[in-house]
Amino acid sequence: MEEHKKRILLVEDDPNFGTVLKDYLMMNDYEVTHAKNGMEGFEKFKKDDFDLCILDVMMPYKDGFTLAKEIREKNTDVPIIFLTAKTMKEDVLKGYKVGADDYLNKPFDSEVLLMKIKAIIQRKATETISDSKQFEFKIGRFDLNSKLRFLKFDGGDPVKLSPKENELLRLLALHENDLMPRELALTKIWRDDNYFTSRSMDVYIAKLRKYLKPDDKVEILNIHGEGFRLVVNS
Amino acid sequence: MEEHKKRILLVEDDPNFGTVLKDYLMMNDYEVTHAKNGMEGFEKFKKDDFDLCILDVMMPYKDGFTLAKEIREKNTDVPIIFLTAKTMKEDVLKGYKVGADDYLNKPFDSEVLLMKIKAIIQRKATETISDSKQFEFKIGRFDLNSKLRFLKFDGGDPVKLSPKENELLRLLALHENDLMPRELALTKIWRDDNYFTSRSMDVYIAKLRKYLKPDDKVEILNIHGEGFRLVVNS
DNA sequence: CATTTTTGTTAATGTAAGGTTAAAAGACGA
DNA sequence: TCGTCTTTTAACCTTACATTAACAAAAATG
Repeated sequence: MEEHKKRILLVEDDPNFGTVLKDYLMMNDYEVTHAKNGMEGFEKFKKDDFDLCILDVMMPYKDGFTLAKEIREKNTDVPIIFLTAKTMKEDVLKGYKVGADDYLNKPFDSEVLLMKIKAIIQRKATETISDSKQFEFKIGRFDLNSKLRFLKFDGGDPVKLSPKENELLRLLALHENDLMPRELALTKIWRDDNYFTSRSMDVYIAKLRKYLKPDDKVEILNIHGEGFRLVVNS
Repeated sequence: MEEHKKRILLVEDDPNFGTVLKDYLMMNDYEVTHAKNGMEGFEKFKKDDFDLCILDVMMPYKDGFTLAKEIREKNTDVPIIFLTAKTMKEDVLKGYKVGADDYLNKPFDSEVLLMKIKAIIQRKATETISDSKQFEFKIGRFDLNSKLRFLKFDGGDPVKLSPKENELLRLLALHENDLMPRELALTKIWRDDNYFTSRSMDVYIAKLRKYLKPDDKVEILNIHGEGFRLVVNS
């Protein structure tokens, strides 16, 4: 049934603890890549596809949060678990802001970690058959390449999109002709849903509308109180 | 923006702690139903739709796990967070087995709880993939798309519906040719049944009748003192 | 039949959400 | 540190919505 072992990227600077944890996870049928610091962690992340990242927060050179941010830029979906020192509540909150899926206070119980890993991986598996793979869209007479972040009209000169512009347009494109709930964009892109992020999103909608003006068959409609809808009229 | 506040079922037997927590959550813009034990919790769960359940593990009459199992039988999707006593690792593991989404050791930090709630609710939101079936209705020569909130006559130009118009028409459509009790609409849509909401509903019925005028085979009949009936004559 | 209750309908009002532009604040590399 | 790009916040305006009031018409009540 199971095609391949789940791959975990473990970034932990303490060599003893790291090795023990790695062995423990491998004993439990995970394929583990162990990086000794944030730098190395990011290098390894770029080289491979992982099903889960476990990041220590406190590390020399590059801490877990910075690493998480870099990882998130490459991949918005991969689950991240932070290992934080006990009592460091700030770390926990900061972790969630960066888009963590969970955290564990050190020292933690290994069985609990295992449960969390299982729960998270299973959860992600049921989530939309990774829309993460889709980066190129045809939107009316436009071509959106959301990996390189540009938008071309009629194959002409590409317009550069900022990260947020890009992600928002991509989300809209993924839901073409359908509702793209406000909440979805806010939680996925802004990672927070409040008055200000919501207004910020409206600003970006205005920007996108400007970009899309050249093709009058393409428009972004609002569904009051729900979200937006990218429609391509024929 | 406010689509509607997220609803939380809080089941906690300690009256002091429960009340404080409830108030805290309400201050943070959640709608909270507080049950004092497992029994009551299940009763309340059956009566309403919740976006999240927070269950204390240790409770008289019916503990959190048993309650969670019952809830899972009714609803496989609603997120559950357990509140467990510190150090009770067994509880944590058991919780995950019952299908918990997360747990918190008591005493916990309220901000952390808030983050977890946010994270879990938004996670569920992204999982919920649109099953368009539930949202599309044929009413005589009309097509109602209650997800995108529009009503089309003979495939012509769609008329936009407001949220209340939409929900009301959808409820009527779900009961096509049958009685749609006043009380049902008021409790489901207005979440309150009093003179004013009732009058408000009448106003919406008038609006819907206007929209439906183009097809003289479609009408909304009143059943005095009972409710309304959407009929499609052949 | 007179009276009360419920419903039909239109219009007015107040509030919230969204559209848009510009300025302020952050982020980041040179 | 400066300049540039990006994002957020502010401001102002428009539109969308829901509620309430007001008055008319049916339906029930007795």
